[in-house]
Amino acid sequence: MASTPPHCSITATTKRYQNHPYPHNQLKDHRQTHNQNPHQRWTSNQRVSLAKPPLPPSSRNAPKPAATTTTTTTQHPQIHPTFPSFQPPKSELVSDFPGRRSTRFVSKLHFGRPRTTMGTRHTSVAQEALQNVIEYGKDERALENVLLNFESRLSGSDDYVFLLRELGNRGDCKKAICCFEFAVKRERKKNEQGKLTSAMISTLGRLGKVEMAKTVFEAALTEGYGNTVYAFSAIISAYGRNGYCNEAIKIFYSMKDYGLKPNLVTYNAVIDACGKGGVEFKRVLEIFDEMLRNGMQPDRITFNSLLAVCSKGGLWEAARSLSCEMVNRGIDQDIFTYNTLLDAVCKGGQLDMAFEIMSEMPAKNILPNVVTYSTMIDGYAKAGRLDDARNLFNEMKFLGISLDRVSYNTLLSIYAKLGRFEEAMDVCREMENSGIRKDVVTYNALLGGYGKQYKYDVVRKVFEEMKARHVSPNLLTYSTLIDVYSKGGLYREAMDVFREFKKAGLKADVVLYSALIDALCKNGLVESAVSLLDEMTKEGIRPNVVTYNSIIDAFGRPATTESVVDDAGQTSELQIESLSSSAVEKATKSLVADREDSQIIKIFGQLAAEKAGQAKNSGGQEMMCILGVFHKMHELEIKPNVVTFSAILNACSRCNSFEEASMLLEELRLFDNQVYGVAHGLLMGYRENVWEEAQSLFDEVKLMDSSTASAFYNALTDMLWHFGQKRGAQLVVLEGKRRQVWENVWSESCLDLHLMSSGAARAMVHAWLLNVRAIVFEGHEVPKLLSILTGWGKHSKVVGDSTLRRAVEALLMGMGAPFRSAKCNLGRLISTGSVVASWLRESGTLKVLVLHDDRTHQENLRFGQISNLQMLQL
DNA sequence: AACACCCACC
Repeated sequence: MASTPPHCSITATTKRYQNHPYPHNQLKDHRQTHNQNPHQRWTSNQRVSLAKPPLPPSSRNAPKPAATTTTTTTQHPQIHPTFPSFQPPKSELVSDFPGRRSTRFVSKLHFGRPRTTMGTRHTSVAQEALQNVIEYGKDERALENVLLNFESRLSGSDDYVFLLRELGNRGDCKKAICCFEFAVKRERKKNEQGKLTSAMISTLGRLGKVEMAKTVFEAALTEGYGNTVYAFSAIISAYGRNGYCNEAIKIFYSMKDYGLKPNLVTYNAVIDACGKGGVEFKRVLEIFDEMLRNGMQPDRITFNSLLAVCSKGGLWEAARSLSCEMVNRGIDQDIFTYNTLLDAVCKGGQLDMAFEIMSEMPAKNILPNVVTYSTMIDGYAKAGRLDDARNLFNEMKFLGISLDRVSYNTLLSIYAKLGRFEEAMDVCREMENSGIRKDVVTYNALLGGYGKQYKYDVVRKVFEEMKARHVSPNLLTYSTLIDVYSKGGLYREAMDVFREFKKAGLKADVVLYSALIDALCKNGLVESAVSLLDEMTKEGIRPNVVTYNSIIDAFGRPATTESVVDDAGQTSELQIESLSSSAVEKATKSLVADREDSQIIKIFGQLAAEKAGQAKNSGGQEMMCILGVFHKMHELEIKPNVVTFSAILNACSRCNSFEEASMLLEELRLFDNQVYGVAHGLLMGYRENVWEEAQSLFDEVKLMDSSTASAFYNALTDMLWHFGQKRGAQLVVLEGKRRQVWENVWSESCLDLHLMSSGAARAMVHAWLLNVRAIVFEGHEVPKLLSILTGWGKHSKVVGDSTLRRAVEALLMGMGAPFRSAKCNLGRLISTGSVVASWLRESGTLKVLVLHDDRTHQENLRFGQISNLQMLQL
């Protein structure tokens, strides 16, 4: 039952992470984490099972919405993730949200919710002073005059704290600093100066002025009033909320050198900083343990912050344990607790459980709010369950919960990712109609969405609009642009964006480098990618598993020569031609002063040159290179995940020899014995012995999101098919089909292969045709029309260019199967039932349909016979 | 003096 989570104490959680149940299994959280120590999620057999289906919304003390929106929620996985009525018609949308303001503070600035100054101990004179400062304090002189006028009537540091906080809430950093300096200069008592300092640091932290906060903090230390636990807590928090987690931790540990003992707030601040910085849960628990050892009583905020750590890493089991522990300790849970817990459970992919938890909230007297709904809607959308997302959206509207900045951005990013730009624009319009301006998140989502659909003209326009409206691009903006441009082969644009990025004074991070490395890899330039990997390491940026996965996945990939058609109908080949070698040189020279820049600019130039048709290095060198990459990965202790394993298997499929593949499989063995055991066993034909192990592996893969899971099945099958283990490949795809890895692959009349790799698709074609044959031989009716869908290759960069289609066509032709391309749809191969039936009745057909392994072992004979028999009975 | 949801890389 969901109400009885597996571990109800912190110690149990800690222990689990030390002695996890699968010592040989290294299947890791496949999702990206942006931190330096990517979290691992040990998949577990101790999941909380959901015996009863989730409650429909009507059971949550909520008025029942229109009948059509309530009944189907979350009971079954969505087979066709469509969003048919998620977006109401424009007029309806507008009437649903007639310009209501969000109930939450709309953060147009870079700080979060403003600190409320209600209930502080300021006097009414302070109120008046504030008005005057705002109105007349135009410059430093004028401001000082205003303060001088009020000086005698303001009563002590409380009033000044109020002033600088209020000015901070208005985003007026300069005036706040002036007030602070004015007050500190006149204050004699050290502890009062300390109070002012803490308030100033905290305000600056909220404003994103972390450098200034640091300056104030250090000055206060030098002047002798800064060494208070309050000032330290404030600077830890300021660092934490601005992404300087390591600095926060450093300051925290330095406290004892100043003779200070962290208090509850300090611990809470550092744990919160860890959450924001993506520190591993295990490490944060060490801090938590220390806190307990020092006799501190953790409170609601401590637990909420710990929950946030879990949410970053999708550690839903640990999050549930924490929630239990709160109950055990008698700590009240609030809406923050629930929202953070829900986020952890959603990010852990347990949407049904999240829904159940949300359903229990009203009974606990905590009503879901706009954050709860955005969390769940985002969770459902990321899991591909768009109908469930839409149901919750409707429910939220029905309950009269207004959308806020984040929930608009959530919706927008769903549509932008799906390429449904009409609807995305409707969301934008509605957002602005309700008085919420598009912010950097909105623009980043739009840029990424349009970029991924190769709509570069729109990307350019959106980027211009963003700047015209004074929304400052951030690291994500540049990262997105560089990624989409360089993946699309628009290297000059990528280079321009990179220059602008440097001009903005931002520092490249692991994601930006990984995007560049991936672009190189996608173009077959593995060795350049490796040199950029070295470069980033030298810059002090630690690569993560994603960086390595890109490179491993690129092994043996030929340089792509296909061009990208953008929405203006121009191909990127034209772009590349226009980028003459002298232009590359010029660009390189202009930035030669900065080693890092010139390296990246050179890489862009190299990409362009490579596109022009240079040969890439020989395979032997590439193998040495890739083995070096594995070596570094071990050295840096980068933990592989399931995507790494898929990448290794894909690399094997591109090896020309068994020997080469063995070297890669050896690397797989070093990473994960179980995955290796299954892949190697099936490859060598030890089928019977490995199948049980394979089942437990598949159980774990099934816990991943659908595209990660299908990628693994695709990779494993391709590798087996490539090395002649076609029967083994077929067993894997049939297992995948049984487990619904590919949604809706198979019906009597239609085989949909569009999500499959070429090996998987071919193994599946054999199985499906054997199934049709069984229908024929049992004397049942065969559908009038049979079709095999391979897709148009819309996942490929060039519309209509589908390697999958070609592979399947060649396979069918080789077997003499009577399928032809449908005239109106290149991705569909069709035939009539009667023609296929008579072909299947031919004497030679069975022989070409039944697959065999090149390598089999005696022990498999019985197993093989049984399986073949089963095949015929399908 | 401290807490939740949205945007980038395989």
